Amino acid sequence: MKIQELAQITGVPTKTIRYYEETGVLPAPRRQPNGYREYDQTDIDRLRLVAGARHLDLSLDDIREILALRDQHEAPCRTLLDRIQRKADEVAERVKTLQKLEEDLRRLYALGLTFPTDDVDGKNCICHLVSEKK
Amino acid sequence: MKIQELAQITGVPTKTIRYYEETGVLPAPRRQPNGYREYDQTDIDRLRLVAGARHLDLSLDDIREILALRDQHEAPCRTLLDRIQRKADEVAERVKTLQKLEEDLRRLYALGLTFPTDDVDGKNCICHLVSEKK
DNA sequence: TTTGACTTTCCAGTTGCTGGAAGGTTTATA
DNA sequence: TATAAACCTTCCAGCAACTGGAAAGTCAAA
Repeated sequence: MKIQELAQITGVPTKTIRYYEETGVLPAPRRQPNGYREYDQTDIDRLRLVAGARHLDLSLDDIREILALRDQHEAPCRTLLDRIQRKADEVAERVKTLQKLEEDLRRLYALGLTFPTDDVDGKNCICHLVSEKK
Repeated sequence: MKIQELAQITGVPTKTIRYYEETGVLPAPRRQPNGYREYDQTDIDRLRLVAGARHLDLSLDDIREILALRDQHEAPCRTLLDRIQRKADEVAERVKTLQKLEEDLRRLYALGLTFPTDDVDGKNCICHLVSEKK
């Protein structure tokens, strides 16, 4: 099958498929006589794994590593589970940070509402609230 | 004062200060006879506002706009408040997405633990769980 | 005088794509 | 048969907000 069909089956844009090839996530496929890329079921499976792992926000580096294991006929399960757990921890951390950020933003907004919105140089400008002080 | 001092006062690396200048967030400062950048209190104030806004994860585009208002002696309060509110909403959205992602990751991890970690081609490999199916 | 801590500019890399140009191929239709 | 639409190819550039490093100039102290 040609690249567009692979793209439709997997939901991954052709641009991205070529990019994955270029960066070693996918192997260079066979070419048709006219130079077009030719894919098969193996490529579908591999790309699905990549897309699934990306959906879990694993990095392409992680994915390359996992695929390399698989290509050496070693089960990447342990590594994959490790990455999943690590990613979950990262995400949890990020959520905490963002929740704190949202809180800050809401608080600042509420405080800003109590200010006049037309005095630039006065102490009442919200800029003073935003300026970081160490 | 020289760039390093400004960096220490504001906590913004010299690299970043030059970058802000290059991208129009900060104006080009006066130069000492030897070509070194020369900063004063105005620059401290401005950079503090930038750093504060960045701390709230506002984009440099937003910040440029806010500073432009201030430079025209208009109070950027209204605009700034708008951006803060919008950003808060964005962050809330992002938190939701990430919480769902973490949930997925934890669930997948738990499920993966029940699998053997050594059969590559068998149906039991966690890869099957990760592969996206449409 | 030489060492070390500054400063300057410029270029490249980060992450994971995405858009577009310029050109070749294939397929469908008029 | 002409031609237009829809593919395909490669290559280059851009996104956001920096960060690192090279090469070279400046300055203060020992």
